[in-house]
Amino acid sequence: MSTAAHGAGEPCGDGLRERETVRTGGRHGGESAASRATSASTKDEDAVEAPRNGSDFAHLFVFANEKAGMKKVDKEHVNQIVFEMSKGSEHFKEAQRRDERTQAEVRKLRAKLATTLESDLAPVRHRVDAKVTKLLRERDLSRIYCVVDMDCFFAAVEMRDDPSLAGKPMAVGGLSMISTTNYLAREYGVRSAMPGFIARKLCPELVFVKSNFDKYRQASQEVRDILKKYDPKLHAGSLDEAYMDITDFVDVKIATEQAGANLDADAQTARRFHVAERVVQAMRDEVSAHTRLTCSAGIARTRMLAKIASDRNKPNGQCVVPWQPEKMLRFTRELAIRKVPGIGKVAEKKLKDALGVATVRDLWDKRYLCAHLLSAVQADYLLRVTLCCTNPSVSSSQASSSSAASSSAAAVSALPSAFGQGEDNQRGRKSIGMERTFSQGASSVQELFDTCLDICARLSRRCVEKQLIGHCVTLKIKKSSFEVFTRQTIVTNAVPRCADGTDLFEHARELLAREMPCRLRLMGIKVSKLIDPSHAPVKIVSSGVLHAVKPWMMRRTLK
DNA sequence: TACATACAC
DNA sequence: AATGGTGTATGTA
Repeated sequence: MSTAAHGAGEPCGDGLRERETVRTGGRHGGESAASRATSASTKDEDAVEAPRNGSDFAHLFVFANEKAGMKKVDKEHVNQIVFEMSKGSEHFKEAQRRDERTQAEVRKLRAKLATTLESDLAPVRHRVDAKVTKLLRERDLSRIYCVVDMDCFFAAVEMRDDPSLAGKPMAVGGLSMISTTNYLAREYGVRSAMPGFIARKLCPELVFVKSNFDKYRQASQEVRDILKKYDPKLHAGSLDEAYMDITDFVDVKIATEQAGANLDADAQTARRFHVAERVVQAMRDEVSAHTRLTCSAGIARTRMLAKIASDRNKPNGQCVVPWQPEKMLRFTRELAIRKVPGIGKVAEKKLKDALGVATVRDLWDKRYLCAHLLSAVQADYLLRVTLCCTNPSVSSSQASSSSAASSSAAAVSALPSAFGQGEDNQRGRKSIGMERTFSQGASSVQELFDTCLDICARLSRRCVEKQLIGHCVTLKIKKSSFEVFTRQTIVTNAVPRCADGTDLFEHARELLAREMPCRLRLMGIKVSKLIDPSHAPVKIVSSGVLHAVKPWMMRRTLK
């Protein structure tokens, strides 16, 4: 393990040099044409307006990001179409406003950086170095993880069940939003999270299929049943993903198959990895034989690396991250930071534009600056990433759902156990909510309260089914301008206590009334601060016919 | 505690 | 014409 510490490299240059690097750091160092073009405040400071094209705005869209099967797409063309179809829309304007806010954050970070002195970094160095030592000492590489990710899951299920789709570019979803596409569609730049009407522009012959979640759940369960044989405690991150610890399976296989030669630690690990590779291949073969769906997998000594590797040889492939600490580290350091779970487009932009950090190697080289400029939680997480210390510290061997991703110290350690292990087990859940986008126009006061009641009723039914009640009610609204607000309140008696949602609606109505009048495109209700329902049994009140909003409910509307 | 953001799938 | 739904975590005030 100590080799890893050395493999990690020497602390790089001093703070001043780092600062210089940032300032002169290539094209990410300067304000982009897009930022100038969209920033009212700085507009007239520019004598020349840079020419604008779709690519200048690509960063506004999540789906502009690299995705499996899209290597050879003509990005310029895609960006241009997306831009043409989007510009001027309310959605686009909101995206620009958000972007402007992150630019402001970047400027703040740069300003802080500019006033950072060598003397500021000295104590940081000490702290970080100590932390590195501690992390490496505690690092647990004793397990072998595997992340299985179904290929184009929803699209694959639909194609399996409808042979007429073969050979055609197709998307699951509708004209407003696409949830998945097959690889043929990806060649046109059409992918998940892209609105369907833009996708159709990119690929006029694109076939749309409505989503059938029941089918996907069923298929997902079939896959899971197979995977469980390899890790009974597997952790289903979502319908199309599973986090597994295959150590035990591999060790049993080795014990039964191979004579127990006396091997040193490294040779043993090498053998385990070798077996793991075959085991995972067999497992994937079994999945495709039984479900006619293919999947890809990643194998590594950390969950995070297994997750990243699962994407590498898509579709229908697998990737092993070398087990040798130095090689593992090299793999890690070469990663673009955007590949790191938890670093999305905003964090990527901040790190790149403010600190000149583009890869995990940069993250390591500038770890002192990160520790100085970023929040403690984020700096800690990033440091762990650079050292491959993202495994849960005290085994208990439970994955924490989405938290291979968010995995700050808190998330990496213990979280809920049984997740996806049955309907009834809701332990560990923090909130439950429901939201709905209405296709424009629903804006009369009456309609909005009707909608609110309806959402409350449906949500309450789910809560009652799952035996969930809580003390915090949150109203979420998205205006026609795509701006989002939330309003919340703590209630003394946990809700909902009846399946028709009337008590939940009492509170939601109050929150909504305060925001009236307004034009909305989305409304959502969430119940959080959940409590153990056994302390306050939920009385199931038969809901009967949902009644319309009565005039008395509108009491407070006109203020 | 309230709210806004970011992120994942 | 037209840009989702569900849940978690974090930062800030």
